[in-house]
Amino acid sequence: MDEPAQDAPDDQADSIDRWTKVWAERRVFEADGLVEDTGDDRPRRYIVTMFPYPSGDLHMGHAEVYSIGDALSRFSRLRGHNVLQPIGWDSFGLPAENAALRMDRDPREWTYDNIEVQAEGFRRLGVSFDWRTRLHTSDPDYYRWNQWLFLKMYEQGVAYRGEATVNWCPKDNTVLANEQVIQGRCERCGTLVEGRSLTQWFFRITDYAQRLLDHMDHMPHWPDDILAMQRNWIGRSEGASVDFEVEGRDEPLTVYTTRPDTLFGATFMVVAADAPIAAELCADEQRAEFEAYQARTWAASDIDRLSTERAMTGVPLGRHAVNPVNGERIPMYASDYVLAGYGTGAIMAVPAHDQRDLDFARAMGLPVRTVIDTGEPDPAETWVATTGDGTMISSGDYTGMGSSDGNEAIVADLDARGLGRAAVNYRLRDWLVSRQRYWGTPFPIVYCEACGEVPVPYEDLPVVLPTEGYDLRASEGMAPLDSAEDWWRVDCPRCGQPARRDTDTMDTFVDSAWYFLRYPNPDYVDGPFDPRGIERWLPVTEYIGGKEHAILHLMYTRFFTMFLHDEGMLHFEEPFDRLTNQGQVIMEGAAMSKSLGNLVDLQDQIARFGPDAVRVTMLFAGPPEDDIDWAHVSPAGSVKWLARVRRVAEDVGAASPAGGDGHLETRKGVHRLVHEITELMETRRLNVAIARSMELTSLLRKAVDGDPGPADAAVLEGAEALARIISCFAPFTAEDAWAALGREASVAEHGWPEVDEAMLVVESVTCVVQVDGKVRDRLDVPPEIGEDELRELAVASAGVQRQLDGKSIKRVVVRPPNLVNVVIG
RNA sequence: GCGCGAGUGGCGGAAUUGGCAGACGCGCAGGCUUCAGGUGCCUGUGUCCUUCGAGGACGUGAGGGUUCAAGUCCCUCCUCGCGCACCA
Repeated sequence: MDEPAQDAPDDQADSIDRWTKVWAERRVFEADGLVEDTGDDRPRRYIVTMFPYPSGDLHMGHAEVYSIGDALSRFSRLRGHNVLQPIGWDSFGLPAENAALRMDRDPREWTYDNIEVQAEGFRRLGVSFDWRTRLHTSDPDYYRWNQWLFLKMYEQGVAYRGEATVNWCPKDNTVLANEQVIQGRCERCGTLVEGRSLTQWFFRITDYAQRLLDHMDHMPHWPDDILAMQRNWIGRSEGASVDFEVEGRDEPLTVYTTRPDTLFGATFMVVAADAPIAAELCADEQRAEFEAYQARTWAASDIDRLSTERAMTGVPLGRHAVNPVNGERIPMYASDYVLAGYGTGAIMAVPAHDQRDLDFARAMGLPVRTVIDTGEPDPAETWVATTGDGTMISSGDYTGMGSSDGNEAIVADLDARGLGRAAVNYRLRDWLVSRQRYWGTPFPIVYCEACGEVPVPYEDLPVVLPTEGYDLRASEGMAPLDSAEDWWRVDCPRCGQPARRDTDTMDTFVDSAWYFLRYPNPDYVDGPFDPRGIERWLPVTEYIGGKEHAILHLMYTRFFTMFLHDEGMLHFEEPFDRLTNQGQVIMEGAAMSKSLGNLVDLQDQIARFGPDAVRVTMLFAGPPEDDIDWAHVSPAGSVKWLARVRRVAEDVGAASPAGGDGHLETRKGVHRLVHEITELMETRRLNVAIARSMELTSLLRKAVDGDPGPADAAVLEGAEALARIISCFAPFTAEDAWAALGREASVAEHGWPEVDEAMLVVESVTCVVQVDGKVRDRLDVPPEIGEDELRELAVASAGVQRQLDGKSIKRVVVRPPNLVNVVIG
C-alpha cells in the first residue's frame, strides 16, 4: 500500500504507448459522422486550435495551446457532445525555403519531415485529435483550392492586379504586406523595409470594411481587446472629401479631412512625395528638386519614420490650388509626412489646428491662420496646434458657429456647389497577396501577348509547383519561379500561343484563411470543402490560438467567410462563434528566445516530468489568456499531485468494494466538488477546476486512510469521478487510474460524473456575524432559518455581546442564512 | 499621442449578481516515516499587537465617494503590460 511513487520515465513511456494504442484502436476521439448523418443526435461541437507551422519539433507554446484546446474538447466529449477536434499543418512558408537554402535540401523534405516529428509529438502529448481531418496546405490537393478560390474572387473582381508602392524586404527579396512590417522592419528577419513599385495581386478586403466593423457589435464571445485591435486596424473615420481646383489642371485635387470646420485655416496643400500625383503636379522648374526629394523619400522613408523627433522636410511643387470656401490661392508642396496610401494621398494643411501641419509650416515659413477658438493660446505664437473643437473665427459667414455645426454647414454648402461631400474613410487597405517566393501556392494566371491576363481553366487546376529546375537563390527583383523556365513557359489556355505563368506565389495567409472549412472532409474533390461537412460542423464552436493573429489571420478568415457566404457557399458570415487567446509561455519575465539563452525545451520537460505533468502545469498556472512564466510554476508539484491521484486509485482498486451508496459525508463531499468542477469547466476556469480536483484528491486520500476506508462505495464513486475529470488535463494518468480501479478502457468513453442533487443539500451552513461590518462570530445554522430567528441568535452570540458592551443596537441587517450585520455605530 | 487591459501574501493565482479576502499550488519552517533522500505523510505560514483567549488592530497600487457592508460599484491619480502609432 505504501509503494513509492511510480513516475519514472520508463513507466511514462509505457503508459503513453499503451494508451495511445488503445485510443487509436477504439477510435475514441473520432467524431461521429464527419459528413454523413449517422443518426447520432448528440449536440455537435467543433473545437479548433490554430494549426501549427512545421518549423521543427513542438515547443512550449504548442504544449500550452493544445493543452487548452484538448481540455475543452475532452470535457465537451465527456459531457455528451459529438466533438470534432481537427488537426492539420500550415506547411507553406518562408522558413522552409530558408532552411532548404541553409541545408541544400528540397523545402518539401524539410517540411514533411517536421510534420512527422510534430505529429508524433502530438501523439505523445495525448492530444485527442480526430486524425482523419489531417491536411497540409502544401499538398497540391489542398492548394489547388486556393487557386480555385482565387479564380472565384477574380471573377467577382475581388482579386485584382494593381501597380503599387509595396514594402520590399531587401534581405528576403520579397514584398511584404503592411501587416508584416513591424516598426518599419521585416517581420521575419528584422531588415529595414524599402519602398518599391510593382504590379501585384490584391484582394479587395476594403469593400468589406464596414461589414467587418458592423459584425463586431454582435460578437460577444470574442475578447474585447481583439475586437478593439481589429476596429483600430480598420480605422474608420468620418469627415468630408473636398475638391480643390488646381491651377493649370482640369481635374480638381480631392482631399479627405475630418475637420471641414478648419477649412478657412488651410494655408497650403501637401501631397505625398511618393504618390504618383506628386510627380504629375510638379511644375517643370521644380522637377529636379522634386525628383531628388522623391528619391530620398523612396530610399529612406522607413528609416526616418523610426526617429521620433525628425525635422519636417518637403519641396514646393511650384503650383497653386484654390481654397473652395474663400477662393484663396494656396501653394502646394510634396512631403513625406503625408502618406500615399491613406485617403487620396493629399491633404489640405491647417497649421493652426494640426501639429504636423504646424511643424511643416514652421520649417517652410508658411503662414498660420487660427480659425478655431478653443480657449487655448494662439498656435501662431506658441507653435502648439490647438486640435480640439471650439468656436469658428475668421471664417466668413460661418464665424461664430461651433465646430460640429460648422462641419455640417460647410459640408452641406460644398455639396450644394458640387465641391465636396460627406465621406467615410478607412485605414484598412487591400490585401496584397503576391509573394516573390517559391514555397507557396502558384497563381492560376497566364500572361499571353495576345490575350493578356488569362485565368487557368478550373479543369486544369492545380497549377503544381515545379519540383526541379528552379533556383531558390533568385537574383534581386526576381521571383524564384522566374528561374523555372520549363515550368512557366506554357501555351495560352485561350489562344494556344506561347505564354508565361505568373511566377509569384500567394501569401500563406490565404492558405489559413479557410482551412477550418476543409477539415470535415480533407479529401473532397468537388470543391474546396464538402457542403455536408459545413452543414454539420460549421461555424466553429470555439477557436483557440495566440494573440499574435489578432489582426491578420482573424481578419482574413472573416473576409473569406463573408466572400464565400456571398457566393452562396456558406450559411454563416462569421467563422468563429467563440475565440480564446492563450497567453505566451515566457521565462523570467522575458519571451523565450535562442539569443537570450532562456529556451525551455518541451521534449526535455516531457522527459523529466511526463506529458501529463507538463499539461497540468500549463493549465494550473493561471487563466488560459494569461502568460505563463515557466520559472514561477512547478511541474514537480504537478508530478506529485498526479502520483497522489494514481495512489488513491490503486488503494481503492485493491480493496473489495462494499455495496450501497457508501459513506454519506464522503459522498456529499464528492458530489459538491464534482458539481463545482463541472461549472468551472463550463466557464473555462480550468486552473480553478484543477484546484478543486486537487481538493477532491485530498478528500479521497483522507477517506481511504481514515473513515470510511478504501472499501466504500462512496470512495470508489469519488475515485472514478476523479479519473474521469482529470482525463481532460492528464489523459494518461486518468487511464492508469481508471485501470487501477478495475474499469475497462477508455475512461474517455465513460462520460462525465453525474451529480446527485440530493447530495448538494446541506443541513447546516456557517453564518457570519458582523458588528459594524467586521466579523465577530460564526454560527452554524440550518439553511432554511428565518430572519427573525437568525437575528435573535446573532445578537445573543458571544462575539456580538462582547462588542456591545452596553451600547445600543441601531440596526440589524439580516441576510439568511449567510450573514448578519449588527450596526451599533 | 490614441485604444485595450491589469495592479491581491515571498511567488503563480482564488474570491467578479457588493456579503468570511488570500481557495488550490509553489516556496519556506517544524515534525513523523526512512539505512539514506531532490521520497511519502502530518502541521504551520498576510502584517503587526497581545495579558497567547474562541482576543485585537491593520490589510487587495494611492486618495476620495456611495453603502449596514467595497478587491468587487463611482470619481481623481499613479504604475505596469499589450496593441496601433505622422491615418489628416
